Amino acid sequence: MNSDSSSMSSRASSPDMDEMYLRGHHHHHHHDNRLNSVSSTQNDLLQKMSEEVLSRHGSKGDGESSKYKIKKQLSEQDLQQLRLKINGRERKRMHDLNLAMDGLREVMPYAHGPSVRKLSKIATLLLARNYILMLTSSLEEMKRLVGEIYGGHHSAFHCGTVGHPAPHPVHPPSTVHQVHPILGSALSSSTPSGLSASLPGIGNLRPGHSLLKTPATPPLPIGSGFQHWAGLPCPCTICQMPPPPQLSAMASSMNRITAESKDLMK
DNA sequence: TAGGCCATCTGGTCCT
DNA sequence: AGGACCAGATGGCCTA
Repeated sequence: MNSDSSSMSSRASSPDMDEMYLRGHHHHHHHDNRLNSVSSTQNDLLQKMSEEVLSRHGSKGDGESSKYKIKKQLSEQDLQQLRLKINGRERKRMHDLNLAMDGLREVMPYAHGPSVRKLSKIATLLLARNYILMLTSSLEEMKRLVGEIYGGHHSAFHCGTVGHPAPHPVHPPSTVHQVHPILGSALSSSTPSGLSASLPGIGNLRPGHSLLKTPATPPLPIGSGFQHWAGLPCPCTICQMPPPPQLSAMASSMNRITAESKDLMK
């Protein structure tokens, strides 16, 4: 869990904005001058609003205009209430968006912790994108390596994992056999897709960071495969064997990427 | 102090 | 009509 899960709670500049708004914090002078004067409570605000409305709509004491004033005042208050309601909804929407952003940060390969500043939103999105691209290319690379190692000789049945669950954590999450019938099409789909052209601006913000650059290997569609049975050891020969050195090297490169991602925290 | 990042308010637009 | 979504505007906080 990210120790700083709520963007709101982490910022001193983010008190309850309904209250703030009612204290006269709002700074939109361009089209709404109702709240330019500062008051300290909602009652104060409403009082000021009433006074402003009254001052805007003629003299006091007249019976007919008093009725109009009250009507108008209520309308202004209703309007105010509606504004607060809309603002609250928008605030909640943005908070939910930030929670989702925090959830994304949690699964990103960079150091989390109370002493580490969060990734910015833009950095999170760019890192996530390139992390996905890297994982996709890693998957293809692992498919290729496994195919090289076992290609042609391994005809026994295999689970063909594409989402390997916990029972076999030593394995890369996407170890598949080239010979598996279901994976055949996925394994053969190794055509470069020229996706680098669709990565404009990657690296503009944090040049030099590997995850914010276009991956060397273009991503490919991920093939489907069998899921392991939950909680049961996989009987296939692949899952019974220790990972080949190439795959271990790939794991170490992942560690390197994680380390490099710390640059984003600067 | 400038610039980056952020939260919030707001009005407009689209959808249900 | 009301809610979701969006983009622009604005000011606060923080860091180099």
